[in-house]
Formats: sequence, C-alpha cells, structure tokens
Amino acid sequence: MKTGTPRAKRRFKDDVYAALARVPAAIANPHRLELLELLGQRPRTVADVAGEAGLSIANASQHLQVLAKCGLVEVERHGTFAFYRTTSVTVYRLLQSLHEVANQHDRAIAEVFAKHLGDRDRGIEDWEKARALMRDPRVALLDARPAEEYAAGHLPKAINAPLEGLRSGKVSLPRSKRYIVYCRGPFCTFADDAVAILRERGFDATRLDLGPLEWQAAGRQLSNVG
Amino acid sequence: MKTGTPRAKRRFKDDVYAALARVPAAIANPHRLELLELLGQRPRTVADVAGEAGLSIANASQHLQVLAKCGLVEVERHGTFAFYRTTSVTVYRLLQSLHEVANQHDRAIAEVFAKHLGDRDRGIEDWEKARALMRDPRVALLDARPAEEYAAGHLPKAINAPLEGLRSGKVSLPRSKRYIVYCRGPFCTFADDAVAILRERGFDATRLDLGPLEWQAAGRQLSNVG
DNA sequence: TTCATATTCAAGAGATTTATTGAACAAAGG
DNA sequence: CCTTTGTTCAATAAATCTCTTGAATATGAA
Repeated sequence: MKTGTPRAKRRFKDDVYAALARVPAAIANPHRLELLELLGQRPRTVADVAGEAGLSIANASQHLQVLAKCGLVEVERHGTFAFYRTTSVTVYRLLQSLHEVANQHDRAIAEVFAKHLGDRDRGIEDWEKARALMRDPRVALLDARPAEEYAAGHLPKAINAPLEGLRSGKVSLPRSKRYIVYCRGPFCTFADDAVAILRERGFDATRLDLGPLEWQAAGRQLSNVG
Repeated sequence: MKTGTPRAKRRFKDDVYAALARVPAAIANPHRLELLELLGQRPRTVADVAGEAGLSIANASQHLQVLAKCGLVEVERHGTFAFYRTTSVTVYRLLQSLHEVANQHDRAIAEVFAKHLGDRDRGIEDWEKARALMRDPRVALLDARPAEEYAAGHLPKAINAPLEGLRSGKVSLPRSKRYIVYCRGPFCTFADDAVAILRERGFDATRLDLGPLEWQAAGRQLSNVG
C-alpha cells in the first residue's frame, strides 16, 4: 500500500529534519528573537542585552547559550566579559524571511505593526532608488542609530544622527540639504522617530527602509570611517 | 542606570516578538518541517502527506492545523478531501534561509548531509550558467520529480524523467544529447539519483542545484505544457 | 437510509521548555 | 590574600508541546 518509501531513506530524512528543526526551535522564543536582533547589530555583553531585553542575567545567559548551540551566535571573551554576536549575515537573512512571512500571513503581527507604526509613510525601499537620490549633492544620508552601532559600521558617507543627539540639539544639520534617514532595517523605528523630529523642525527628511544588514546582504561593504 | 528604554516601547516589542515567534514555533518540529516541504511542491491531502511523512492521520491533521494557524499553509476543501498547500513563495524563502543557516552553522546537519550525499559533485548553482548551457541545442533539461509534481508546474522546456521511469527504462532518451537534471531544489536528492542512473548508462548528465521554487523566487513563471 | 471515507475534535499521559533561585567559577583590582 | 564583577551552572516548579486514542463530523455513494 502506497509507494513504498525505502526505510533507509525515511531514517535519513528524519535525521535531516530533526537537525533542521533545531534552528527554528532556537528562535521560537520571543526573548531569544529579541536577543538575536540586538546581537545582529554589534557584539554585546550578556548584562547589556539582558538589560535591554528586560531579562535576568542568568536567564539571558541561558538563552544565549541556546542560540550559540545551533550556531546562530558566537562568543568572544575578553576578561570576564562575554561578547556575543550573530555568526553571519545568513542569520539576518533568516530573520528577514521570518519578518516577511509573519507580516504577510499572520494577521496578529500585521495588526501589531499597523497599530504601532500607524499609517507611517513607506520610505524608500530599494537601493537603486536610494543611490539615485544620493547622487544629488544636495541630499545627505543620516544614520539614526546610537553612536556605538554607527561606529561598528555604517553606510558609506552616512552621517551619524542618533536620536538623543537630534532631540538635544547636539547634532546640528544645515537646513539647505535634503535628508535620507536609515537605521537598523525595515523593522526598526529609529529612523521613523528621527524623520518625525526633523520634519517637526522644518527639515526635508525621508525614511530609507533598509539598513546596514541589507546593504551587506546586497554584497556591499560597510564603512568605519567618519 | 542604563539608558531608560520607555516602558511603552518595551510592551510593544514584547507583542511584536511574541507574534513573530509563533512562526518559528510552528516550524520548530521535524514533522511539520517535512510537511511544509512536501506541501511546497503542490497541494496534497492529509492522508497523502501523513503517509509520506510516516504520521498517523490525526497527528498529521493536527500538525497541519498548527502550520495553518500562523499562515504557513492553507486549505482548500473538495468534498471530504482537504488539500493543503503553502501560502506563498515567502514561505519557501524562509525554508531556504533555514537550510542555509543550518548548513553553515550546525555541524550536525552539515554532517548529516555530508554523510548521506557523500562527496557528490556540486551541480550548476546559478540560473545564468544554466541558461547559458540551455542555449546550446544539444543540451536538454530533465525534471527528475514524480510525474504529478511535474504536471503541477515545471521549468520551461523541461522533459519529465521521474526516477521510476528512468529505472524501468520507460523514459528513453537520445544518447546524442547532454542532460541537465533538476528536481525540487538544492536539498532534494531526486536529481542526484537521476544523474547517477544516467551516468551509469553512459549518458552525459549534470545536476542543476536549483528547482521550480527558486525559479519562481527569481520572478519567473512555471510552465504547465509538455 | 445506511455505509464508507476523509478529516477533525477532545482528552490525557509523558516529555520538553521556561524562569527563578542560589551557588560556583574566573578574571581583575586592591 | 580577599573582594568585586560578569558570567555560568544546577535544580526545580509551572507551563507548554507531542502523540495516541476513540469519538464526532461531514461528504458522497449505494
């Protein structure tokens, strides 16, 4: 009965799928998902991400070990500090796909996004368009992430304009330019906030719905200068 | 202590990550992963996939409902039959990313693949190269999947050469041509088997490490003719 | 109507995952 | 040496997931 799948092949498949399933199992937890996105930006210590994600240190450490066990993150130890970071850009691609699927098919998450992002303007969504705009010398590129993340690598020619700097007025920008603002990526809200602040003050600002990881995924290098 | 993340933002993030995590939770099970890959090919009934994956029907039904609940698969009912299929190509991209990450970082799965695929020749891995070869009229494209899957959609100009057909000799091919063989995708082994059979019989055959879903992901249409 | 088929539902035992707790360890400074 | 700091380990109760079982539903055929 049925086309007899050879038993040996069954077993092989079982192994493959069991091994494969370990990765989604590792990211099937809200906290680990958050940690993974935090670590995608730059190496961070356990206490650091624990604080940002609202977890106890022991708990964060355990979650990080789960992520490390299937190769999603790796550790580098300096003294008593353990700096965790994602292992490669393929991890980011996985998260990206996850966002895509969730947004497309999960009504709940689409609602969550819709509710909190409101009817925000969609920004620029592809590199070609962004690069075309950037050729105009009257257009400047702003990086709305915190200074540390900017320092760890940013888009070429981007100027760091972290939110606190914008709010406090520490970052002062010429009013003659037009600004394109990016942050971590399409699902990060730093650039939205930055655009709102800038517009409030009469600047011409537009969001770029792409970030450094998309830039790398497109096969390009980040800059560390400036 | 710490840069005070506003409480409202915390809550919002919790919602987002909780919603996001439902998708990996759904695919964090070997059986569901297998079902998802089976359904990626064409719509199939519960009993059908249950048989192929070695599950009881009730169990398969439950797993399928988990997948459906977060929008990874959808049902279409015809009489008493329930045909399940993946909802969109974004689901395939997610699985693709998963394979990439797992192969790259999970030693266990890399070993599983290495062990079972042996040191198989890497096939053709990009469409440009494949298309360049296909321009030669002495080269023919073979689809090594079962006839049903071929009928549901295949690459333009591909000839169906299912494994049973090749083994039994029902599919006879001119020896004057050179063959490029594909199947479901880079992680499917049908094409490997087909290439092995063909070479054993003196044909010039090469594997194409891409399939119909990669073809669609590249923005192209499948053919139903032939 | 009755029967057979394809699927879904509901409940429960057994296994796994999660957050918490407090202890243990290891590096650096005094 | 002792103390502090950052991290990891180990144990546990609570929650969740998994598979099986047997019943329930719903369609189509006789």
